[in-house]
Amino acid sequence: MELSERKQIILAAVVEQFIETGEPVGSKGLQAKLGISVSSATIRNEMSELAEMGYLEQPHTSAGRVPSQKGYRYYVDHLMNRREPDDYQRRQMEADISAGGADPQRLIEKAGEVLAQLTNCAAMSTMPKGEGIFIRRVEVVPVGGKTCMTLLLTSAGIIRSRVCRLDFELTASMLENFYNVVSSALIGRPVSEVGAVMLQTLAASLGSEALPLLPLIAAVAELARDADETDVMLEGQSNLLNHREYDGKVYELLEFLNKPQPLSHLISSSKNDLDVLIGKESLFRQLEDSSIILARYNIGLREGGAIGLIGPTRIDYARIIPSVEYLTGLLGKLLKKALEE
Amino acid sequence: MELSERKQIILAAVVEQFIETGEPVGSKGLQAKLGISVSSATIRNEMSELAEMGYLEQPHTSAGRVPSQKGYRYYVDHLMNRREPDDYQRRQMEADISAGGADPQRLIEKAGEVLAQLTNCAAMSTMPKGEGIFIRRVEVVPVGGKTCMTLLLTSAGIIRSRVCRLDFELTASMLENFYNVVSSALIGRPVSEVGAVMLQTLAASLGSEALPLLPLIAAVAELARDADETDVMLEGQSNLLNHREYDGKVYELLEFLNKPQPLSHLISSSKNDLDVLIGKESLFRQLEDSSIILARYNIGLREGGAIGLIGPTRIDYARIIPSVEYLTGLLGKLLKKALEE
DNA sequence: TTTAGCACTCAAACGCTAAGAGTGCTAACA
DNA sequence: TGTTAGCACTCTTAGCGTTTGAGTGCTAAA
Repeated sequence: MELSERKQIILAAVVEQFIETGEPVGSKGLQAKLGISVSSATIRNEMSELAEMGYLEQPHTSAGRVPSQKGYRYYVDHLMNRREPDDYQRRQMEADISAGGADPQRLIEKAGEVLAQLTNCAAMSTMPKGEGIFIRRVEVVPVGGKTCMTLLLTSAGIIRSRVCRLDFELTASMLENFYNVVSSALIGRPVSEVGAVMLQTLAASLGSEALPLLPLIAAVAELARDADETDVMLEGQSNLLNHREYDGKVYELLEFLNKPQPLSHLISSSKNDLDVLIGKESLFRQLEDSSIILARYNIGLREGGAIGLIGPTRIDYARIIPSVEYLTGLLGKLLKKALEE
Repeated sequence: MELSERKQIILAAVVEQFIETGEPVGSKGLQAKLGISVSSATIRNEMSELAEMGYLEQPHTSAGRVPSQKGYRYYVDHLMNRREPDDYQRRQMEADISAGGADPQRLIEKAGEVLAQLTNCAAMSTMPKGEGIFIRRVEVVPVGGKTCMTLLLTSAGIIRSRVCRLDFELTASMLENFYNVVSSALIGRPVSEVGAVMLQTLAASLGSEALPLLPLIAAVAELARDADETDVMLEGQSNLLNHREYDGKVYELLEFLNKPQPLSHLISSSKNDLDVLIGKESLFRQLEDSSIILARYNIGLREGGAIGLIGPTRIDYARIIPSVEYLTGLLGKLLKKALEE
């Protein structure tokens, strides 16, 4: 798929102009924009060919051209002139993220907020996930009578808790027994390993006392499963209302974003450091007018989670992609400091 | 402010008709709706008087009448014919709320979801708050090196956690010392009491070891403050997009709802079992086209939190108010079961 | 290969008219 | 005195033809 140099220049200009104004761009306007010494008719011919090749589209006969999905793709892959965030912006990001203190959950949430605000789009972020996350602590706190609360703390700083009801009152010795077994069996183990098999072993080593404590074991298992789930935090949804390309379609999109499964599927299905999904590339009908920029962060050498954003396909890729990349680095650095120092 | 019986009937009919259709209602339509044997001209006269008295408004000369804020108020206070949820709906609500298990946080969140879905509006809910909530447990978990994680668990089942960094490595004996002092000083105390004074006492009883542990103490204090804060969970924001009265104004409203302070202020400023704020009654400019229905739930005899909803002033008060009331009772019952059995 | 010129297309804006819903007033009526 | 029929008047909304203007595609000449 080779494009002549002039075609590349023109395609880039169309994409950038359209991103800037949101209006279809015509040959005359382009001629003015480009310093290039070539007539509008020539540009017209080139654009016509680009349209034939599928890089540009026409809303209707007498309108200008608009980049197609393929056009955006080519732009992002080959033409885009990255605009890195400057020193001031970097410092600003760091300050905003750190504002909530060193708590990991907070940091990640803040990163999403910053991204949303930076881009005027919806942003998402997930907690760290994967093999490197292990169980740091399990607690059972009686809260009166037959009820108790189970807590699970992971090495990523995730806390999960659940109320659990038993058929009897928990005695101190039972609790101790449970602690000993659970601690030796679970602590230090990767969260993702806590499955049905491990729980059977656990129940076995609890011996005769296993049966009554089963609800507790089940609760811990649920907590582990919960902690292992990628749950996606969403920020700045209302920003999407500002984009006129979504007029009348916002509701459908927001409904879609508020279901947890599709987003988390999207996130876990991409393993690259940075992914840009344009329009239908995401394979979700509800996102066919949207682009997604998704980046993973690492904590030290360990794999972390992801942050990303969702906006109209007409998005300022050249500015935003570098910012997202910078943010992942920053977030990884701050998380490492918070968790491992 | 006495209204003749006929005026009352007419006002109620106008309100109900407008709530149903969203169109300004005219004298002729009303005549058909009411079985009443009276001509449209008479109705016209009555409506004209109601308009003069401030209960109705006219969008423009040649349109029908629309209830004013005062009109809604009178309707809700005197005319409304409550429609209680039937058995099926009650069972449905109970099933939906309980679906997530017995965890208090979950229950409350679910109650919000149910409310949002039930009303096609945005719903909010808050955790229990007040004097009755005390500290159940404080934990410090070393997570490697000089970093540790502080946990605070309240009697309402709220968990707060934060990462805390020290200037040195925590030894077992220091930890034990800290535990002993903190446990005896804080556990069983109301969350709201943990202020600066108490912390000074605490620091004093830690003796010579106080200074290096100060960050820990501060962290616990922060957690307590955090747990005492009414933080508002919001559900079903996108439902608001379905109401045409918000066309073009949704963004402002959503922005407003996503700031935590105003909502929590709204909630804490009303202490009744049930509050209905219509239009400007809420005193927030951003809510002048909205109504708020806010209800408190109790856990047993103790005061709990609140659930509520935000929607256009044109809302089906007669159906929704009873549902909200039923929901608070239900939620209180389920929470009590989860926390105190 | 490039460019100027020109006819052609189509959406958006504009102005006008007609329709329809609803009011307010007046005068008659019970 | 309260109620009603009748009617003129108001104002919005929808529909329709026209105009405008941006932009294209084609052709012929440089």
